[in-house]
Amino acid sequence: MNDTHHELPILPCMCASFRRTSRALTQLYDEALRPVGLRATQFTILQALSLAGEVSQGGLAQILAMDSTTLTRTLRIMGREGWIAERRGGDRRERLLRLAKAGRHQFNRALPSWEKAQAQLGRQLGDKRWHALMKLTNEVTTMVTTQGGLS
Amino acid sequence: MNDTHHELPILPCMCASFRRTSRALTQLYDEALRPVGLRATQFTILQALSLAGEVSQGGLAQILAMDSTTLTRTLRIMGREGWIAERRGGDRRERLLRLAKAGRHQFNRALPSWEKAQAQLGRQLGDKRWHALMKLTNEVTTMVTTQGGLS
DNA sequence: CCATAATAGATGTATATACATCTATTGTGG
DNA sequence: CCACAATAGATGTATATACATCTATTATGG
Repeated sequence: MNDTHHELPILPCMCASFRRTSRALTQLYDEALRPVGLRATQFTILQALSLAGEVSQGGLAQILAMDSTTLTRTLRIMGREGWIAERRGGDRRERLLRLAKAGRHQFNRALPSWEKAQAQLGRQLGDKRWHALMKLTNEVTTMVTTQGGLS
Repeated sequence: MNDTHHELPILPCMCASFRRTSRALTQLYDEALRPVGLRATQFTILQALSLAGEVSQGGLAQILAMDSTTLTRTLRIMGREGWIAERRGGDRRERLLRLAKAGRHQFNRALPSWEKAQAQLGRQLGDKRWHALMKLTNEVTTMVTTQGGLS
């Protein structure tokens, strides 16, 4: 047993605290999804498309509170795998994205692993804290993106 | 006013939810720290070193729940700026890190901007949610890093 | 003491992420 | 209709992040 098991220090910075938890969670979900050949971030995009149907790249970026140009390359990677289909919109600057058949298949294939990670975490947290966290994280995102950002 | 102001959809995935909030918060803090020439992530490292004193690279990684090899390059960047000092430990594989004088100066210079971001967010959230979030994020990190990971 | 296992970082590689800037397209005022 | 502003993405660049693998060092069993 390693004696250098320091207590996890509390970081006074909300941003640092969130980033740290995100890293921990990402490792948990990545590990769960690794056998399926997906990263947590990629699973998230498949799930978002599954829920949203057809959306523009900018629309997807807004859903994920992420810079839309970041998606250019992420989507290129997932496009290589044949998971994402796209077409030009009426506004021909837009790329309208949706799950391709292979993407829906990959998403369904990954669902059990994702649910296992969710359930494990849910058991440890309990319903109360789980729902509190879901609510609070969404409130913070809404606050920050509607006030700070340019909507 | 743009009519495509979709409500922020709730992401059912805890990992996705945390990552999204982290992105939003990072943008808020990055913007606050930009005039000082620091990124939120770099501020976090300065702050962690300020709080922890001298620590090994691995120790710092544990504090931040991050892979220790990730720090190799991040610290190299900050070392270039003269913010981080290091020396070999008794165990000569270890790099013992601490704030250099320029690092402490830069940290102090950044503190007001950081406090402004913290305060703005704190006002919007209110004490109750602020403290709930701090507590919950730390609990999740502890859970995930002690159970899932290899401590 | 020595062979071998374990550990701390360094390096190669891939993805995630944002911002500044550029291009193509669309909207708008005259 | 046309000049010009605004918008959607694409591209260049820099950092953040993890994992697999490698090297140097330390610990350990015999």
